[in-house]
Amino acid sequence: MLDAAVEGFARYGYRSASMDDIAEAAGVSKPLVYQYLKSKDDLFTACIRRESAALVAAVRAGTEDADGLLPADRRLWNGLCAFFAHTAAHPHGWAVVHQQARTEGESFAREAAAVRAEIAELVTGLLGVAARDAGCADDALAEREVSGLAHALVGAAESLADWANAPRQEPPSARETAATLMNFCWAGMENLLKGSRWTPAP
Amino acid sequence: MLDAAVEGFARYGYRSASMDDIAEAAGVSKPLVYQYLKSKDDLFTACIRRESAALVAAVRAGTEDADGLLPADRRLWNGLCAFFAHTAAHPHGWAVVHQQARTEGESFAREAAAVRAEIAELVTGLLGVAARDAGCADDALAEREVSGLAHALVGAAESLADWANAPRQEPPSARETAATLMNFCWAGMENLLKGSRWTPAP
Amino acid sequence: MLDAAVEGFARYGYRSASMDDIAEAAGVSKPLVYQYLKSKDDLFTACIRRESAALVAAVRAGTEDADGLLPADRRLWNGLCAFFAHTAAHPHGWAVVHQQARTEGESFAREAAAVRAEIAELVTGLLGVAARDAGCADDALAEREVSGLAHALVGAAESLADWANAPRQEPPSARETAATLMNFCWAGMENLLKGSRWTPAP
Amino acid sequence: MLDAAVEGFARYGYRSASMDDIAEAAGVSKPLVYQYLKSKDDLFTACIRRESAALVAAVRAGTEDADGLLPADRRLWNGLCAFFAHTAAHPHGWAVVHQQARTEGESFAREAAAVRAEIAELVTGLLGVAARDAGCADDALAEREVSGLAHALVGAAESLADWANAPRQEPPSARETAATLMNFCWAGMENLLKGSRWTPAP
DNA sequence: GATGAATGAGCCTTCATTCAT
DNA sequence: CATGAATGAAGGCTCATTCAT
Repeated sequence: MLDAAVEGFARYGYRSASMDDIAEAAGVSKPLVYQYLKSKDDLFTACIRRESAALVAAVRAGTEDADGLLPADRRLWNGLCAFFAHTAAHPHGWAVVHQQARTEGESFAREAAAVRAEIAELVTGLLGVAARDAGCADDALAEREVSGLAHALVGAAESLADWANAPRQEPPSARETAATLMNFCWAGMENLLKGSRWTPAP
Repeated sequence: MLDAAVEGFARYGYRSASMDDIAEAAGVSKPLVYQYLKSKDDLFTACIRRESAALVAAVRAGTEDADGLLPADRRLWNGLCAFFAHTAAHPHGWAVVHQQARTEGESFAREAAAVRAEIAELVTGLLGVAARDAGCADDALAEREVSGLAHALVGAAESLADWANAPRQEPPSARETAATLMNFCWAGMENLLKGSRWTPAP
Repeated sequence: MLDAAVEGFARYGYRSASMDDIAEAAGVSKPLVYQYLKSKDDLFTACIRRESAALVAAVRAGTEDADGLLPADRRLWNGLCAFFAHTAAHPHGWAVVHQQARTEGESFAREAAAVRAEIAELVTGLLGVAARDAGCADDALAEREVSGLAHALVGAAESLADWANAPRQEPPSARETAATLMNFCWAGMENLLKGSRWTPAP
Repeated sequence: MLDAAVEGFARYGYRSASMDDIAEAAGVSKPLVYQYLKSKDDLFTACIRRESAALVAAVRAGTEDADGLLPADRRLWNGLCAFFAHTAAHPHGWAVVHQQARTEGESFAREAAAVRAEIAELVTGLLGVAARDAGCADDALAEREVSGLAHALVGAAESLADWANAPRQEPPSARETAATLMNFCWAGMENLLKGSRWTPAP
């Protein structure tokens, strides 16, 4: 039943998707929907939660390093691959979390922001690992700057997910997309960890 | 009058913002709104157009290089400064273009996509300049990869705009945010132009 | 200006014809309309009155017999010719009086009923003349029956007016239509004046 | 529920009758009306159809002659009795079909015209029977003239229906009204079938 | 005097939500 | 338990009507 709701919300938005249509698409009757979830609000929240959890779980699984053997960039790349693979496989869920949840009221937006924060924290953690591996001082980067970098990375990834999912003859694979993003950002990350910064030409 | 509409749409979304509320917020009566713009659709489109144009104009002005003296990275940084300054100064307009327009119907989404494409093209142009300045072969980067990089950059910028606008004690200045983003991405760009790539560790 | 109003009301009905459209069709601005006639109600009433008066005048002129020389049937025929000629020449006015005025509220309907009554009275008068000419007793026909006959004649005439105005290759002339109606009704009238009645076969 | 709609439309016209009022008069809520009939248009059409069908059925039943024993004038009289009885019993339905349907838009007018045509055809058929019974040649009357006579009869009947329904101390019975109409028209019909015509006095 | 600009009121329609079955 | 039937509340849009210019 949530599947139908997710598809409906993704396709038409929270307001434009009607409970009638969702119930019909789910093949059940409207009062049944209200028995499981008290209101449209709750239904939407449930959708967001389910899709968020699935996405975060996929990315987390991708970045995992059970044996402690992988370098940070490899783990980041794995996580990105998982991210792009998941968003490609679940476009409706991705649309709900990434687009719809952010546009309809504070409370939903908070849910979406939490996802972002969670993924950003994953990235932050990996940067910390990279820093340790590179032997940097813990305070080479200000906390705020790390936060900014993480958000930049997340945003770039989100944008590339949409770009990769756009209809095309040969859509790029998750690994290609992830490689593009690593090329885009990793050199800068390494530079920063080494203390080398870009500054505007004089 | 558009101001009120932009604020309403930004705050509540296209569907949830009611014409009554918009008119009241504008200090006029509903029929007057309909005299200027024939329908809610048209009103929303007008909002998108106005805010899009303002944003694109700001960024374009930032990247301009009348005397042909500036290096590409400086121009990009200027553009980013302009972008972050504009989104910080017009958060509602930014929300309309970046969030609302993309979630309610194909036709609005096309308007929003056009903005993205326009900015991505600006960035692409700057990459071309950078490539020329660095004496690279024209085909050092595949067209698709350039497109991906541009979208990654735009996405990172969008994400940082939201991040920078989030309520905080000392919000970062546009220049700080732009510097963070340059640090994030410019090293990778330069590497790519030099033919150096990131590849997953074996 | 009334012309435009009559056409508008005839074409779209009292409610559906908008003051904007009428004013535009008349080539003047709306406030000017309100200066001449205080409200839409008054405008409609004015239309009804003008068209009614024209129609009644035409028919009355037709039935007139200045020299007292014409027999009643001839005068009736003349009146019918005038009637069909007028309705054919002023279809919009006819539509306003005959159709629109009767469908929108009591007060307008009364105006329309007055026209009917006036014409019915004309007919009644002619029947009286015919009776006198035929040497009948004044009370050969009950008053109520005369009224019924007059309304039947008026209704038949109204119906034939619509029938004659319907789009056709060779629309019948007013004289043909009038002849059809005389054939239809005059024999019965004469019979009645002579005291001969139709009765259901046993 | 249609009853309330018919009454509302009859009293105020299609445009002026509001769905709120109709729903309230029906003792139900507005959305319920929309569950049964998709729009005001459809509701009005349904009213027209129902009332038309009832009227036509009543008249057709009246003119029927199962055993083939009745003369044409008797059948016509029976039909007229049925007609006047029905219009007297269902004044609102009669108003909808006869007045309102003809004044609001082509599509409704077509429905009303179809009813008229159907009744006119009934009458035409009876004239044919009368002609056969009287031993007339089939072409004694031109087709157009027959059509005109039928419309005249229908119009006279419609007019008398309104006349008979007008508020009065002793309203005439359907049989009286039908007799008045037969007196009005049948002698002329017979004359025409015999080839005798009214012509304007020289 | 004539008009562009403005509005209060109302109508058709829809939707999230709940009972009675 | 699951559902068809029903509704209160609102939203987009239009129109007759009036001022300030």
